[in-house]
Amino acid sequence: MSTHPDLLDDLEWRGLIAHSTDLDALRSALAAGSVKFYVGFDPTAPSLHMGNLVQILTAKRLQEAGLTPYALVGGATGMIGDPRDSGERTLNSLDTVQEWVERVRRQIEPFLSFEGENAATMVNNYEWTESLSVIDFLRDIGKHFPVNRMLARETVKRRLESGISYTEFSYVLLQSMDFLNLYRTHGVTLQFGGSDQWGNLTGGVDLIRRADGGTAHAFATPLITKPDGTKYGKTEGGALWLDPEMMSPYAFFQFWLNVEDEKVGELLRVFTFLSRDEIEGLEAETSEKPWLRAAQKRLAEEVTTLVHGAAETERIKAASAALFGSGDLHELSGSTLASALSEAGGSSFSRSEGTPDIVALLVLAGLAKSNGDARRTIKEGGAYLNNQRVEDPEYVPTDADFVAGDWLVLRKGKKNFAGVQAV
RNA sequence: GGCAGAUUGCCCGAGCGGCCAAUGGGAGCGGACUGUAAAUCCGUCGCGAAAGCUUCGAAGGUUCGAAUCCUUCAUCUGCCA
Repeated sequence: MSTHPDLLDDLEWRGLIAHSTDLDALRSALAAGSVKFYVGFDPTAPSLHMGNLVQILTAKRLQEAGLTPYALVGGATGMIGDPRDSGERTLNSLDTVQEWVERVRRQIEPFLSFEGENAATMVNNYEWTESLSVIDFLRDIGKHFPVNRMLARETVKRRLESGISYTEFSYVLLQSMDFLNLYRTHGVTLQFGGSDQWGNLTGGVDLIRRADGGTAHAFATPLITKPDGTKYGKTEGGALWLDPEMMSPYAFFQFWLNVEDEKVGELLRVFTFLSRDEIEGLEAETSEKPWLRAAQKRLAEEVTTLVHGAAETERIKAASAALFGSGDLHELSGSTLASALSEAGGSSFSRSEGTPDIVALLVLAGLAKSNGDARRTIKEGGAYLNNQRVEDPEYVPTDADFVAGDWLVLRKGKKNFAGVQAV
């Protein structure tokens, strides 16, 4: 299968290549024929998040351009732990790692095609490390890693002060071995990953050269940061998870919809498959008519569709329109409202126990983390029932407050909605 | 193995026997302004309606009273073997 000639130009335009080995060499390799690549995901949590999505979508771009993907889940590397700045990781049990491997695998699969000429393959590095003996590992792999060079790596240097175990220090050997193994068994010659993986990526390229005299390529995608340079993709709830159980699709959509004007262009390039013309058009619209937030709307729609599907995205859009619309909530149809509120996050109380007061409702709905927090919100003027500010902490909703029969629409601040249903 | 130092709330970081639920900054949250944006300004930021209760690595102890003193333990850092 031939490779689309503009692939690298497109990746560069999207800002997806933060570091790379010789790009011209890669360009020649792509022109010469089919290239197989791999990208790895370590199971460090039950779900992948926004940072991993960059890799998943990049893999999809490469496959669509004609390259053959090997998506690797780190059943072995996940047992060891990639060194990170925040300090030594806690080791997870084999059971935990294996469960997360399965979850991660299922999250990646929908993004790739497992059919056709350049069908994707899922691999797990546990397969080739499980039975590897320490002697073989040290002789065949370890011999190619000069410790002085390992110590010079940025991630290691930063950890030398705070401490690093031999386990994490060795991580790069495992990941490099993965690349060598895929190179030998499947002819994989390209690896990419996040820019924090750069040292591990070049480790593999070097190993292939040292061990087999082979040529391989690597590039790193950029870390998505906020305008102030800190990590992007953190919300009140923590990371921006892809798993709908860990982050509701509604909250996921809202995250993208609320992106700063300054970032929206960059995010459209990285996280959507819109064409250059479309993205540049949206950027122009953002600078001319920012109040329309056309770019943010499109971004939220595109990314949510990629991750959660078109049907779910439509439901969320309807829910957002209902909740953020200027109309009276009482005029909305019961089904529209009920589905909007269940998208936004709903909870319920039993009618037989009586209607709780506003403080209890805010806590019940998850909008306040304690009674004191709820009272504080009310005092600050941030509590709303059916879009009407509530100022009395003792207020108990009356029959007239129920919308669509049995729903109460609670809001904290400007944009945190939750529904509570009487059952 | 020896010596020295460190461990404070989400993060950084003051406090060094009572005035400490604990200065300050950041993050977060609410309000104003807007466009469900940014910047800015204001407020808030352990639990509890309150009385009060539980916090300053862990466990004990001294004291009328401890985050602050003592003992042991754990972890980390540096120096010496």
